[in-house]
Amino acid sequence: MTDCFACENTNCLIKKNLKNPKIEKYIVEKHNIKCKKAQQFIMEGAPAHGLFFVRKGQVKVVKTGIYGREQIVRFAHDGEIIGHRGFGAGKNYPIGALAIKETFLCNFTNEVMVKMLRDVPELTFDMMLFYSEELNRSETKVRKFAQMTVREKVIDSFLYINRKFGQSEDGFFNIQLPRKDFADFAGTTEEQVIRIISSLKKESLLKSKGKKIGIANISLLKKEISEHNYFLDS
Amino acid sequence: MTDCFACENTNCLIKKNLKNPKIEKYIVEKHNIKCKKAQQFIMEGAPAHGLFFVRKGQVKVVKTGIYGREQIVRFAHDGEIIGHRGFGAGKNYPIGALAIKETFLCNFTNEVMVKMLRDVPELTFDMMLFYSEELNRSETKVRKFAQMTVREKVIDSFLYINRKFGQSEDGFFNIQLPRKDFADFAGTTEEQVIRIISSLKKESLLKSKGKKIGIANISLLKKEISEHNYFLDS
DNA sequence: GCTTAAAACTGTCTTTTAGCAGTTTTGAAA
DNA sequence: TTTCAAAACTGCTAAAAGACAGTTTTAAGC
Repeated sequence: MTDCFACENTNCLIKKNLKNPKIEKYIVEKHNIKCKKAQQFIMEGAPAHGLFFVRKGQVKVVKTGIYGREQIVRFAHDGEIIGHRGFGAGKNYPIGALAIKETFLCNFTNEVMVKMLRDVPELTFDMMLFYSEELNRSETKVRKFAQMTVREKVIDSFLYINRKFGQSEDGFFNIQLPRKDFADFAGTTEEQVIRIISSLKKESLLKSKGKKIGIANISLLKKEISEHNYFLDS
Repeated sequence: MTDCFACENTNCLIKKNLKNPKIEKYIVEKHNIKCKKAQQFIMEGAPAHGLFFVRKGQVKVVKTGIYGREQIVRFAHDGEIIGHRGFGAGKNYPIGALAIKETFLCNFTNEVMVKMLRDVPELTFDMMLFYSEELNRSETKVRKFAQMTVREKVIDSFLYINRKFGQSEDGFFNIQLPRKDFADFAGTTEEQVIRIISSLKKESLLKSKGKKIGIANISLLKKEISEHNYFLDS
């Protein structure tokens, strides 16, 4: 079993609370899971069997929407929590989750998790703040979806991907996503994404080569949406 | 000062935790506030000075959006929390809040609130679950905004208002909102809301008289959006 | 019961976006 | 290197939604 003490994900809430000796008897209950590329490890609607932490990898969180359309709720990578909403309210996961590339996960069952939270209030407090931040992000996203044009939403998605995963030296994102995924994340169609990519290329704000996409001029791209959107930060 | 022990809001998280004697020294620090109709008690962007609970009344939570458009984030009434996002992440309120009619509020400063949470882990746990549910609702709303038509979003808003505030004997909602507010909540324009109201009246799904709106046929109205939206519940 | 400003409503026009039907390109596997 | 299915792309059309300019109705105060 992987050792939390040796783990490098300092943003992980478990890692942050390791100094508390009470936590030790719970982390030995942790399960390690390895997912291949494209493998789904949370099924939407299935009974919740606990919380996942991404030890290393890339994950997308999806939700089946209206007319069977897929909505990508968020992306996650090292140290982040997945499946935190199968917790509390319902007994079933409201979302699905799948690995974008080979991913290593840590899993705690709901029982272990609840016991741990009851026993380590600092962890509960951190979890509460985590939810609070997620809520912030989500409500900002509601506003974006309610008010941005498709072009703005797509640009915003690129900026999000860039903030989250960054670009490598060749100037392309450190994550490979098909156009359809950008559409499902931005809340539009594949065709619109394609059209917007090509017009952004013409304006030298974006670069792309095959599947790969990268930002060519970040400040100008930000300006495209910041003109009228002063404080959108999620 | 109003007495939490005499309060009837059983859904209030403070009320739920009154059995814990540790909480008593914090609830004496509570402030009572009375708001007139249309009075704003949280300013968007202002430094957060604590958490509010609605003791009695009706509140709308708003956020200034793109091009100065207003987005109504949610409505709240007796027992509900307001301003919980000035907590944790930022020091400023990301939202504004104002009374729809005369409203009585309970207010705890951030310092008192944090001390209370540190001292009463059960309250922190409840707060965590509260945030989790809010997150659920918010993410469902993202999906709605991404995928529903304007007509569906407006109908969905009426159903939400009905679930939350109900109708009185005369068959109209127990809350009076101008068309503009429905538009700001549903993420569309006033004109669209008006058009949709009038077509829903023709179809005998809705009734309205002046400002007042009510649902005439709830099951048929639900059917209008449930056809393709199996599990939208927020 | 008048008066009047605000809110509700209506018709028309324009823009935006989605959907469809195809063609071209890409990149992985034989 | 060739093959071929999937992904990316393009042009066209229809539908949805927003914006504008006005008219009508409402309800609150005199």
